Amino acid sequence: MLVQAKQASQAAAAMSYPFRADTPAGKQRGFQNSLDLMGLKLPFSRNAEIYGQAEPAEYVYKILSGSVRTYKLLDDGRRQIGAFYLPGDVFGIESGANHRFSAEAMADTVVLAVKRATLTALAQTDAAIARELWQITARELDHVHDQMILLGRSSAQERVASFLAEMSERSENQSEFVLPMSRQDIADYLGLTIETVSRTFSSMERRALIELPSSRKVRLKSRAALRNMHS
Amino acid sequence: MLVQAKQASQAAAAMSYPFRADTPAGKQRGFQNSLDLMGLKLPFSRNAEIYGQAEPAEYVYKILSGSVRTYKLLDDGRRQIGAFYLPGDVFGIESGANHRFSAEAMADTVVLAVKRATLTALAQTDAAIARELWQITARELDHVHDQMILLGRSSAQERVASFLAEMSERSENQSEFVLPMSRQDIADYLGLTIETVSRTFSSMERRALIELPSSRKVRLKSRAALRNMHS
DNA sequence: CGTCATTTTGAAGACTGTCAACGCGCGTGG
DNA sequence: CCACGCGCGTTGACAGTCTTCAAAATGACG
Repeated sequence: MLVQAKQASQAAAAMSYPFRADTPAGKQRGFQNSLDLMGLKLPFSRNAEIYGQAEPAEYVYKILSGSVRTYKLLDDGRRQIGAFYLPGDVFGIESGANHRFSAEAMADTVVLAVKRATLTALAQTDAAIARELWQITARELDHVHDQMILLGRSSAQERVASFLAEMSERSENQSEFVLPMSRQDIADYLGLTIETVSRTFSSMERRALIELPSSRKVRLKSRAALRNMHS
Repeated sequence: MLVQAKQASQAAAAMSYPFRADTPAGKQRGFQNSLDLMGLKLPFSRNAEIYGQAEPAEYVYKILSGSVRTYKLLDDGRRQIGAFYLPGDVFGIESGANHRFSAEAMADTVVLAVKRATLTALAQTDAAIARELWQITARELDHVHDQMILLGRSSAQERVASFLAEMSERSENQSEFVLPMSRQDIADYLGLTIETVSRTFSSMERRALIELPSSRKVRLKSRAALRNMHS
C-alpha cells in the first residue's frame, strides 16, 4: 500500500543537495518538458517509504528535491540497494504491474508523481513518449549492468573508488560534495559491510586520495588516482 | 565490427539444448509473430563472437537454436557474464547506439538477426512494437536486479542454488537437464571462481541435493530444499 | 552537558580465492 | 586398438580479504 496519503499532508522542509539534474541517470528533459505539468507534488520526510516491493506500480516519480534509495530486502534482513536517485532523476518506472523494489526518501524529499496509466496511455499514440519510457528503463539497465561488475568482480577498494567517482560525476562540484546517504546505505549499495566501507574511506584518507572534513563530506584530492582504482 | 560475415558462410551443425522458449526471459511471442519473418538467419560456431562490447548495435537477435552468453571484460582479464540466452530468447537490444556487452555463442548456434533500424522505425508508428521493445528491456532489468542481490548479498551456496533453480525453470524437464555452459561460465556469471563453483557442486552432491551423472548433466533431487537455500 | 545514533577502530574468524596437482573424457594418431 | 595429449573439472593446502563481534569515538540535538 502506498504511504503517500500519510506523507502528503506532512509539511516537509525539503532539504536539497547540490547535485545536478543532468547526470547520466537524469537526462530526461524531453520527458520533463512533456510531463512535468501533469504531476502531483508529494513531500516525503526522511526515511519515509514512497512505495514498497511488490506493490502495484501506480505512479512514476521524479525528484524535485532531496534523494531516494531503492532496495530489496531478504527475510534475514540483508539488504541490497538498487540505486540512489537525486534531483531530476526519474524512478519507479515498471513495465510490469508491480514494483520490484521498495523506495525510501533518504532525506526530506519532494517528488513529482505521475500516474503510470497516464503515461502508458500517452505512449499509445505518442511514439516520443514511448521511446522516452524505454530510454529511462534502458538507462537503468546500463547502470545496473555496470553495478554487476562491481558486485561480482571488484575488491572493496575498487567498489568504494567507483562509488566516489560516480557521486563525483553526479555532483556540481566534482571534487567536493556531500553524500546524501549513510555508511550503511553505501555498504548495502556496494555489497559490503559498514565496517569495510568505513575502513576503506579511512584508508583512502591516510593515502591522501581523499579528505573527509566530516563523515558525509568528501573532498577528492586526486580524481585521476581514483579513476585508476576501478576498471 | 561484426563477425557475422565470417560466420555466415560456415556450415554450423547447430546443437540445440532442450530448453523451452517460453521462459521468463523468453516470452516474446508477440514480438516473434510480428518480426520473425523480417530476420536473417545467421549461424555461429561454438565460441564465435556475435558482437563486441562498444560496437554499434546494428542488429537485434533471437536464438533459434544453441545458446549465447553476454559479458564484460576488465583489462586484467576479469570477466562478468551478464546473462545466458537460450532458444526463443531475444538479446542485443540497446536503446543507445552501442552494445554494452560482448556476445558469444556457447555452442554452435543459429540466430535470427533483425536490423535495429527496422525495429525503431516500426516503433515510430506501431505502439505495440514500441511496447514490446520496452518490455524486453524491462525484463532484462528485472533479471539483472535479481542478480544484484545474488552478487552483492549471497553466499556461494546461495548463488549456485539460485543458478540451478533458474536453469531448472528454464528447462523442459525441471528436475534433470544439461547445462549449456562451462564451470568457468557459471563462475563468471555468479561472481565466483571456478574452484568454488566446483566445490559447491560437489558439496551439494554429497548432501544428496543433486546428482551429477556428468559434469554438464544435473539432476535435482530436492527442488524444495534448493529453493530454501536462496532468498 | 548528557544521550543516542552513527561512525570508526580493533581483534579474531570465516569464507572464498589462489596456487598446485590430479583425474577424467575424448579425439587423434601411431 | 590403445596410448597419448589436451581441455576441462575436481580436489587439496594455504593465504588473504572481508565479515563478525566488540568497544570506543564522534557528532547531532535537546
